[in-house]
Amino acid sequence: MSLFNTQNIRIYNSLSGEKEVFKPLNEGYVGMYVCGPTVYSNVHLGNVRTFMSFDVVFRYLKHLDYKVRYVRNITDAGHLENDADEGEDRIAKKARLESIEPMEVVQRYTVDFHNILNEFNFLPPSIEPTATGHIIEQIEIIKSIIDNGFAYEVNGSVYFDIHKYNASKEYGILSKRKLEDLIHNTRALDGQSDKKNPQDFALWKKAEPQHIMRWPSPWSDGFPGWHLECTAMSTKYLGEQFDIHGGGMDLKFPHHECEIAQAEATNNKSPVNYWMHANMLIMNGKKMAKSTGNFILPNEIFSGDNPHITKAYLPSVARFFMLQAHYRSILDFTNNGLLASEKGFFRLMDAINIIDDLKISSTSSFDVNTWKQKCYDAMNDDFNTPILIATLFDAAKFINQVKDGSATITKEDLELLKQTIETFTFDILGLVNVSKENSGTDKLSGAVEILIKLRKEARLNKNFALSDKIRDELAEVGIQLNDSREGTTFTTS
RNA sequence: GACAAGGUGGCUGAAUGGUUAAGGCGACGGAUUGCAAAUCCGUUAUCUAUGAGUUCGAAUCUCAUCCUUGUCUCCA
Repeated sequence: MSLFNTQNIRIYNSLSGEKEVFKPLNEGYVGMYVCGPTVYSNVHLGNVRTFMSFDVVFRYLKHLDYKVRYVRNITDAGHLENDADEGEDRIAKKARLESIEPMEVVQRYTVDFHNILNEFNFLPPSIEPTATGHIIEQIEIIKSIIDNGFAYEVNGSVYFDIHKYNASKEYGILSKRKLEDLIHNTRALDGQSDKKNPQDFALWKKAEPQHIMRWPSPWSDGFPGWHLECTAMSTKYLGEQFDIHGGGMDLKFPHHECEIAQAEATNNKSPVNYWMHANMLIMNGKKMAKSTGNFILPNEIFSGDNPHITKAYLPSVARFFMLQAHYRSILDFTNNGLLASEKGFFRLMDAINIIDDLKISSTSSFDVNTWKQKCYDAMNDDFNTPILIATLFDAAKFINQVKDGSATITKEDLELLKQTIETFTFDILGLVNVSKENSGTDKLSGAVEILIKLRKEARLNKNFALSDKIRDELAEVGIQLNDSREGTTFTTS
């Protein structure tokens, strides 16, 4: 019997606005698509948060014995710079600025993206397709949409006819917008003569002579529109209908709305059963933006090289910090929050790392099976990682009590506790175990051990002036001595 | 301006109709220590932006007001 038979997941579906029991189209199999990054610059930390949320979803579904195909694309063709102007694409623009080939930009930032995600201990998706590798598929979809009467060609470009679509379908079904409101709110655009209506969006754009990224098509040498790649790649690898589609809240409109319209216009089917949207990351209570300086790059968290943070943080600490908030809540990225999470993270790790040293008793004062189900309940409830972490701390407290002698545990329960806490902490949350102690190099450890020995002798001789001098001066260079009954260890900061 | 999500303790962040509103950090008290730090244990919101309403009962539903974030235009 597979685990998914005993655990019922409920997912908040953006389409319905409610939590729904998750039932995949094919029992035992899950198809999941997440909109990946546009690789024209370093990956945005908020984007990392979104992908982290879905990394945990992926990990949990796999843990429940589902066979998951997780597709996360790389957008290497660039979205249109501005739908209203010549349709310059972000990657081509960046390439010209830096005088390099477009694919060089793509290569550089794809590598950066993968490096950052590796640091954060992400699982690679099952398929990571690129937009430029699926131009043919995108052209085929455009043909179908034209054949079905929902798109029109003007001067070598093809546009999706929103008004025609809305006559028989519902444009705005995901973002709860009404076409009338959109019309009312659309500003007058100048030089916008090709489209029948301002709400229409491009499926294919004819390339200007100077445009570097271009492909032949029945309509012109050009490039695909901004929303098409996700429809093409999700359909190709997951089918006309699949289970979960995820992305950042900012993509809900128009990107995901257009994906639905494109798929409906092609296959006359709603493409996705469960739409999931991760909320935004802000910093110090404000929007994170390069232009205001309220900004941090992911690798600056690891190096500490950013004015908004006071020290370097382990990737797992940052990961723990983000998972302490629910994916549908706005998360405020602050140095104080990181500091608090760092302490909590090490507290959890310390508890896990002493499990093997615990004394076994003939009875348990803790109901491990009930606690284990609480862990599942947390994740089953729309992947509620903050509740899961709180539950893990229940176990951490119990572990410390056993160590203290104020609680007891049997051999069998200890086995179950250890296995469960490690599964949820490392396999599902994707945290990486670390021991704070003896984190220095071998040579440093040897040198500090000598000082610890000297200090111990001084203390035995009640030469506290000397012992405190050793302790304080080590602290000044960032080496913290930790006394306990068992002896003295040290940590470096 | 329109639409969407949200405003919970010193900070962070869960809980969406029903006993004492999770957890982490901090603070305070205790254990430990020669004294500290580290570690461990315990305590810590008569109350959920503001005002009104629905209900036997609301943080949770409704309305209004204020504020924040997002989208509507490139931005994760």
